Amino acid sequence: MTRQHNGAASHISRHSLHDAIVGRLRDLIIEGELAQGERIFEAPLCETLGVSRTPLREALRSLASEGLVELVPQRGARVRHFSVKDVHDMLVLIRSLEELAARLACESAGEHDIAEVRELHDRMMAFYRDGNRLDYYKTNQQIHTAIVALSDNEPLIQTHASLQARLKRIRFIGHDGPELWAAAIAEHEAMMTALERRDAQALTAAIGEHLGNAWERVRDMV
Amino acid sequence: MTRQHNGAASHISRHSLHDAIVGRLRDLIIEGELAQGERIFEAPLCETLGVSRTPLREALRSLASEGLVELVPQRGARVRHFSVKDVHDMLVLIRSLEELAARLACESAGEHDIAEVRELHDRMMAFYRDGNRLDYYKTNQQIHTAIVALSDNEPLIQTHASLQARLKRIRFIGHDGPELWAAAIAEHEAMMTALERRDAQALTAAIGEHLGNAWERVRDMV
DNA sequence: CCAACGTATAATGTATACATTATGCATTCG
DNA sequence: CGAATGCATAATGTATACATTATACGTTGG
Repeated sequence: MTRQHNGAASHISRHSLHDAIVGRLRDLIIEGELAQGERIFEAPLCETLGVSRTPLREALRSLASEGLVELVPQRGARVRHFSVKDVHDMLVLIRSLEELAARLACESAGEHDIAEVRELHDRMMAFYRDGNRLDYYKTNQQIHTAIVALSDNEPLIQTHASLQARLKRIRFIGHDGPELWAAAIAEHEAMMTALERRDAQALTAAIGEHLGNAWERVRDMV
Repeated sequence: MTRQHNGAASHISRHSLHDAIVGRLRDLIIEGELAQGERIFEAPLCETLGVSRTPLREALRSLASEGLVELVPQRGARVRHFSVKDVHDMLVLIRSLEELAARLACESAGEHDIAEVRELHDRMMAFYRDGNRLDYYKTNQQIHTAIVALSDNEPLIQTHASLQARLKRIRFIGHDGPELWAAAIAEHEAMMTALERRDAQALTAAIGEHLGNAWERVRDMV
């Protein structure tokens, strides 16, 4: 008989246990179930996740490289604690990365790709009008990721994603007041029109301002 | 009374086997002993390094997160292969990172720190005059790392280090002709004077040009 | 002769057992 | 009574054994 997975891509993800654990732990950290600075004991977590220590430890190594976990030799793992300065520095870096991505995107992005970002933007606006905070937030993140993806620069995309992941937890907590929320919407509008005109100068400025303000939005939550 | 590990750093590195393996493998890859795209079999490597599979596998996870190793589920590890585009994209990103670092460094770096970079620069010049290629190259790298360190932005420093590590192998192969070598020296001179004048504009421009040219220097070696 | 299947082998993935190191508590000495 | 020390406990680090999956090769049927 033919193998279970034939030509048509049925299920690509031959669910790797490693990735599953990494994903699960990442969620636990982002949702705050594992608090900042909290010690991570292997044995109880193994019990909870139903896996043995070996794959769990490998997952912790991965998360440590991602910067979400701190691994001290002979002293185990901790959920990494981010200081106010850490968050600020990450935002400064992300801003620079997205500005670079903006320049590259205006050069290399195809019409179709830009249209997809527009679609995300419109969807986000709909969530905004409906007052759907969670989906608004998620789509917002997706837009930033999508613009970076337009740069067609894999190392840049990876680096950005890693930093974005570290900040997710902070942003998850941050419940911006409605006034800041509205400002962010306006900034996104500016980004969108600049992108569609492929105006690198304007797009870079818009993203720069947007992420500069992002610091104001989250600085009090850290 | 006073803790055993007081201000003076006695012996920080309680030599972690993990870090030792990671370092060793990194060297093997950089020096080309493990070729690009080459399959990494765990068992023989364990024999060679004299360790068991467990810590070796954890080390491979770390290197995978660093981007030096490619890990495919159920199909093992490979030394990651970098295409011409990959190298180009990494240089574009590194350039942007160092430009950012340059701006931050001009704001926050102390006189003493800048003096240390000057010292590195002078030492590099000495190696250049002596025709000591290897130490010249190493010191060159150290200068770039040192300037980024002046930014006082930990995420930036980490990101830069990771990318720098991935490129080390390429640069290790690249034996620039003397004419390009001389040009690099001149560019470094410009960087140094700009840094000492804390002229962010000039430093950014110098670094940008330097890394733009870096692409020309390595593009044929990939 | 070619193609497809099945089996043997070897590699990776996971679990468990063992070794080493850190940590907390009780005890004892100053 | 306080501080230091030693032991018990528990955690991490490492090795090994077992399970699963991929791969290569020989075989067989068309």
